[in-house]
Amino acid sequence: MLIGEYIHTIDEKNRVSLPVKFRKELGKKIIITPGLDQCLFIFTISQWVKVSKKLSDSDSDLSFLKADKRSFNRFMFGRAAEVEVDSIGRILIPDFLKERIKLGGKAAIIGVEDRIEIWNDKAWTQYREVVEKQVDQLAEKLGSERQ
Amino acid sequence: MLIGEYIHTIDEKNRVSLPVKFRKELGKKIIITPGLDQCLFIFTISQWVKVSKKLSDSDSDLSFLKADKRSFNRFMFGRAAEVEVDSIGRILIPDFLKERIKLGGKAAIIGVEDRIEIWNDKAWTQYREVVEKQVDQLAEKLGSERQ
DNA sequence: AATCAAGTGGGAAAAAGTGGGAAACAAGTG
DNA sequence: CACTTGTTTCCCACTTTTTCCCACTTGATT
Repeated sequence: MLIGEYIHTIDEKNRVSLPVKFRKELGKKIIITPGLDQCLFIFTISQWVKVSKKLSDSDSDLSFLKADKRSFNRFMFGRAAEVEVDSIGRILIPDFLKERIKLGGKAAIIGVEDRIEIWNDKAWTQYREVVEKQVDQLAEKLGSERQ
Repeated sequence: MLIGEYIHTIDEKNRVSLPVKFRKELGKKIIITPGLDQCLFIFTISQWVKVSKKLSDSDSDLSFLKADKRSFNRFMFGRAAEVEVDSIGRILIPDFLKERIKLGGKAAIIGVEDRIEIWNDKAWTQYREVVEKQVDQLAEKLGSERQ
């Protein structure tokens, strides 16, 4: 299972070290795609196969209109890239994906169960803070309902 | 069952000794996550598997299509860490979790039935005092109602 | 007082992450 | 076609962090 948060440098050649804890599970080749909420998704090949099958299966429970689905799939497939992990565990972020999420000097690399996400580190901090407030509020709400 | 309160030092390398009484039950690897009320939760691996299955409710694969699911999973998995217990019973608190609960020189380690909690020792003292006052008030209230 | 167990601290070795040079490759140009 | 220019890939080396191991301290026990 992919869990945890790491802040790594993205260097002048667009390279980023994958955290050691992720390397074994990810293997030597990965799929990197634009993600939702201003981040990139990284899947293992096998996970990608699963995901893409579900996305392209017209009988799936995706209640998308066809046109929407086409657009979404173009977004997911058309801008996906297969990337090799180099001998010391780094990957190369394609330019068009880097620009999409405005990757700068530091990237946040997040394990989310069966995928990894890459964020601009500041965007991640912001996002996290917003979500954490929501979680606190939710917890408080639940707490007050109980009394 | 995990019970009791211990105050241990967190050293310059972010290490904390697990109380001997907890070690056997926790095993060699644990999962540490942000908890509620400014503390960290520590689970055994098997406990974590149970908890995470319940919370992430199994649809998987395409769960990233739903916004609230994404934020929840990022919070749940992205801020968890698998940690090894070293040969003399210490664990390493990841930086991002240490900062989250403002862990300083001393940590309170609390056994709570099937998990452990880690608190900033002062935060723990405060929290406990508040709860104890409530208990006193509750007791008084109960007492006066009887008369 | 000696012994033992639990907790704490710190040095040295190993691993992880980062940066950059040179070879290989590709593309454009006279 | 040879040459220049620019990009990509591969590899090496440096720095920082993490891990491993040993030793000290404290307090309880005999």
